[in-house]
Amino acid sequence: METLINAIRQYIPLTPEEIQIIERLFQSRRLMEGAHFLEEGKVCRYLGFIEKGLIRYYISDEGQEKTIYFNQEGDFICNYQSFLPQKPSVVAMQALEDTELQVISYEDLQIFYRQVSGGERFGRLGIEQVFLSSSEQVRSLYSDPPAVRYQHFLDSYPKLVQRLQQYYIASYVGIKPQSLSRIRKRLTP
Amino acid sequence: METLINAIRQYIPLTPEEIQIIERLFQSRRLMEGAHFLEEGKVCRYLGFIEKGLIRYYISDEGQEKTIYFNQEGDFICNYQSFLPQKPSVVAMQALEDTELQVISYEDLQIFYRQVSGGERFGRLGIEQVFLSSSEQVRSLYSDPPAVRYQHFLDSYPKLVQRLQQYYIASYVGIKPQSLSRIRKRLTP
DNA sequence: CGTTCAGTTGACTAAGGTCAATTCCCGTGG
DNA sequence: CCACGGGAATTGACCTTAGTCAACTGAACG
Repeated sequence: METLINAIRQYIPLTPEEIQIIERLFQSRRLMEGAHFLEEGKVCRYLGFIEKGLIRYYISDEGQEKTIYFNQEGDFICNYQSFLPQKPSVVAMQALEDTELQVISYEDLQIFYRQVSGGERFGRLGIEQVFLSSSEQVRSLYSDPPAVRYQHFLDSYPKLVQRLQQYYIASYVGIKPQSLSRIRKRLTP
Repeated sequence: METLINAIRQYIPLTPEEIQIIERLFQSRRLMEGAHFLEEGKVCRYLGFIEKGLIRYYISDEGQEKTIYFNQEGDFICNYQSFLPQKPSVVAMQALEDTELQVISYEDLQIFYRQVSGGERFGRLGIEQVFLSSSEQVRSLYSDPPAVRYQHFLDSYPKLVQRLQQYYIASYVGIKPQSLSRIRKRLTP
């Protein structure tokens, strides 16, 4: 809970009363490895904050799962495409490790926006950051060949790479595990 | 200017005084066909609203331009990756037709956020919409083969397609003009 | 040990890229 | 009104790269 408060304080100041409001609105949640934060076809009802653990976002495509994103400790997680309009999700979210979260429901988040003085501002600043990351992903998908995308991922998230199976990374890079394997061989002579 | 006010009113109510504030903060701007709203390497200093015309976003990649997005009448335009942190842009923005805009500087937007009562909320809701669109683009880049991406684009923006050269669309789809040409032949037997 | 699953490797296929020639379209000027 | 010029689009031949299918290796774990 304290890490959550600190994360919010990165964006806006909080009074002791507001901290109490936050403590009431958020609730703890735990996910076992393999459990889902959000299943395909369900509505994303919660915004989460990861205190510990690792979540992947994936889409199922003709039997194949494509992992499109990861979040870890200190990240807010949400499938906004389902959460914002409150409609069924095409993206699933699954814990790759035992994961501890603080979550807030869609309705309570609206209360947060109203009752915390910088609430709307926090919402704006937070989604701005998420959007920047998404924009970079789009740029890279257009510009960078798989080998470069893989190298970028290694460089950007060296710690995270240690915790991921290679086929998740292949999927994120946009290729099959076999292809990543061959690319890795080419990269290390 | 009225279309801008209406666009903002889609998100938040505005008092007459706030409308005056907005009229002071925004300024008209005109771009000839081919002119740039933002050049590569420059800092994006303005958020814009298109009253008339058409803008493409592109990145230059070893001499090749890759068009990654379009905006038209009624859209807000901005390269947030440059605008938010106020750092040099890798993405350029160019008018494909003579274009009329209302623009607001980064500094004046901060004033807008403070002086208009729903300002922060507008900022949040606006970027939420942009982010949804970006997320859908990511999903499609991972899941959909070029032919499907092309068909989706035709279905989603039939009017826009009329105004675009095919090689811009090819680029958006993520392939070369020659490949799009062959895909089109396959699609219409 | 044997089972299981991730990762690697090989042979082959599929699909987009490249290069180059040709056709189409459209506006301009004789 | 027609001919020409230039950029866009198409087409063909060939290349490059990832996908597919399948076999094999290797490490983890009971």
